[in-house]
Amino acid sequence: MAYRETANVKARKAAQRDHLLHSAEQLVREGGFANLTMQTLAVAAGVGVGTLYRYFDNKAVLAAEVFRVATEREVAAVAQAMEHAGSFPERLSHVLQVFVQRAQAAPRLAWSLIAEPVDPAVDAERLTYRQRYAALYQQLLSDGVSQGELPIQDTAISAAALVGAIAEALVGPLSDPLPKANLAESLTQFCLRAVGASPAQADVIEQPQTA
Amino acid sequence: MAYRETANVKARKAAQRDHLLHSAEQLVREGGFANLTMQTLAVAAGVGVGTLYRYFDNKAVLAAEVFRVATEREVAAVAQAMEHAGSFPERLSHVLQVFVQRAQAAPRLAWSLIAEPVDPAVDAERLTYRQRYAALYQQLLSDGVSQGELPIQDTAISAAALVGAIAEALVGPLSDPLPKANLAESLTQFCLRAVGASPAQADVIEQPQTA
DNA sequence: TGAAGATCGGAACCATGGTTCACTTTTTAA
DNA sequence: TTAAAAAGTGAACCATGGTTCCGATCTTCA
Repeated sequence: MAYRETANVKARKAAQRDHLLHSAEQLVREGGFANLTMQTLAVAAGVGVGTLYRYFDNKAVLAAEVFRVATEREVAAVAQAMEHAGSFPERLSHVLQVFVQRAQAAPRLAWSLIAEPVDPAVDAERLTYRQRYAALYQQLLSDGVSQGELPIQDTAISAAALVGAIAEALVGPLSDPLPKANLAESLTQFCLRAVGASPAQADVIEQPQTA
Repeated sequence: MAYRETANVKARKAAQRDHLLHSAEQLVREGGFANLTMQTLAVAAGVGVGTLYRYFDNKAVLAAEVFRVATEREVAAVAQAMEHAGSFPERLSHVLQVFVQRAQAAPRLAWSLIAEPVDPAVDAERLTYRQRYAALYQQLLSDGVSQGELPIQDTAISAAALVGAIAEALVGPLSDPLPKANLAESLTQFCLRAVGASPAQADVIEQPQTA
């Protein structure tokens, strides 16, 4: 017996894995999942290709994990935004504001997570997360309905439709040219009405100062 | 001079091309664009692989054309449904009914056209057609606004959001298990409210008789 | 019928990018 | 310092599926 895995080694291994995931996400931020190849990742991370396979079984697993880490962050942000206390319109408006702002801050990543054509393994993750989002919105809708703020409706369908509407408004054709300053407001209007909330003013949207 | 392209030959060529496109669409209906390879298409159409290249420059062109033909049909159906005279709610409701019914009649094709991960050339077509749909809906919305049936709104954003909501509700996670008989109605409610139409009963949905 | 022109066929070819593997280097504990 | 064990390396390998090519077959028209 002359070698044992010390805490030191374990930490280094974990750090390396993190480093690889981080490099991979960086590549995706720059050029989408299409830009994430084992060769380019190896170069970007400063390791040999073989090393990648010491940390991830294969490319699909790696890509799926990158997707998961990034999306988990977004879901968490939305979930947190949803905890915001207040009336239904206030809550939904706040969530949308957070979601849109985050997406617009990293549009390429948003596009990759929401709409980029990716390999089936990653796409499967996408389904999972759309369900996660839908579940979050469905909960919000249930709250609204049980508080009498919203009319009775099939919250599963409404939630899915919300997810689609939000996604398309964000990455859809129109968003390409310019960031659309009024997007968050218009989208909020749309969503509030869609689920039958009274269209009262909800939340002041504070624009982050530019320059 | 001993050979000239006769009308006869020209007709045969066109027929062959149609035949190839038709076979290709059949493959897509069965297993999505993933199922459309040059080899399988050659077998399915009963021709050699080389023949395919006599009619289409390369695979991307072929796939894009299949997509175009199929989607054009759907867009036309929606456009026609939109000509339906009546109040805004009647018109939108009628359009949605047509769209949903067609999609549910060929769910796999709908999935391929709306959501399947496909190669970039085809995906570009998708963008185009989403814009086409959005343009149609935007027109409908403008009509509604100018008739005073809808509140003033950014119709470009509303239209994109509608397209997303409809697509997601159709192919989203929830629709997988069962066809959701109430989908068309719930979705119609959602969309009418979203754009600020009065949620009055619009159109009786006639279910096609099953058995 | 025959010569020119065009299509058909499908095995061979090739490009891309993921995966492997024999070898080197590093780490650990005695 | 040394042996055991693991991690790192990257050129070679391989699988998939698109693309090519040339001989065989079919059409046309004088």
